[in-house]
Amino acid sequence: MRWDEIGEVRCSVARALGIVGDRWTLLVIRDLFLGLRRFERLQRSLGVTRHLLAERLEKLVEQSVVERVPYQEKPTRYEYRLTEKGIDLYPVLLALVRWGDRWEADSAGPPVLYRHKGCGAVAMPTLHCAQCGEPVAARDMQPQPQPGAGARRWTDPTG
Amino acid sequence: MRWDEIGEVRCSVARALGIVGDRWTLLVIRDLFLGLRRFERLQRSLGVTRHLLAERLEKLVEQSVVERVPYQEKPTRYEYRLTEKGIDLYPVLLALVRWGDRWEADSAGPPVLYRHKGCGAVAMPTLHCAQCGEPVAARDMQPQPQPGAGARRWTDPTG
DNA sequence: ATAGTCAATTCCCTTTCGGAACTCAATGGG
DNA sequence: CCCATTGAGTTCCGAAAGGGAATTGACTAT
Repeated sequence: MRWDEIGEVRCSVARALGIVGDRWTLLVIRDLFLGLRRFERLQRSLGVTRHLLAERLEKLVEQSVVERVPYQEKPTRYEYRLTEKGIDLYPVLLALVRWGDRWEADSAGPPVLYRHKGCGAVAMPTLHCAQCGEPVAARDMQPQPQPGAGARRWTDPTG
Repeated sequence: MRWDEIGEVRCSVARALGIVGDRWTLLVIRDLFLGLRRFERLQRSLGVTRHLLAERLEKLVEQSVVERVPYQEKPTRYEYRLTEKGIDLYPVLLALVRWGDRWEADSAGPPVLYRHKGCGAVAMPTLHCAQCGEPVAARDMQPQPQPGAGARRWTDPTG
């Protein structure tokens, strides 16, 4: 199977990665979350080639993750902004931050801390059951393949 | 900047992606979470080339995300299992599932549902503040760069 | 003896990446 | 006017990575 067919698989992880799973793409999105919007700034921040950045942005625009909006005329210049679909990637980014903080931080500790505006706490958000509110880990969840999902046997990999 | 230098950047997203940000890698990890452990099965499930699978697994073993354990002798055969570091990627996978379910599901709905063993609820876990327990979205969190983080100005991209 | 299993590895050709230079429209300074 | 600069790309080319298929090697089952 080629990578460009990955979005056709009936699996939400595969489909999500078909859109944001290319190299650099999630870093572009990280920078957009950090408030960078212009091509030039993104390119300098990431150090990626202009060519690749242009291509990634174009794909994200096609997929409605990002929108390209003019911010001046004569000459018309465009900037890139996250759409609602793009903003909804926040949990993905935050999950990566959490993992990177835990397993790859250097001795100086995490480079960025996160403060919850609601209560003021400085701590990474964690996954909780939407129903009962308890924190959940991998072993607490039981996946249930639906009809037509190409039924795969489930063996608990965490046990 | 080349992709293979991305892990050296002082950013947890970049470091995480340096390890699991290659094409196919998170799909390999998805399959490991689904209980697949053997090379042959992974290859058939993913449809990726054997060459690439071998390479990705080797890198994951190097990074201690996966361990290669013998499951028989004569001839010695190995299988691949998630380590604690690997299992800790669950929130990343789940965040991708949630996003894929929401934005890329077809008319038949999500291919897999998740049941919380604790309370029996069938629902995707969501991000909550670890302190106060309230659900959080992108706009609820304020990132605070720490000293030496290459101070970047923060503009709220969701506003 | 022959076929099959499993985990790779090798070959070869195509696609993608990385680095640098170039384009185009407009603006600012001398 | 002439020249340099800015911003957002585009073009070009050699290098690296990916994909498809066949092969290897150590066994096991029939």
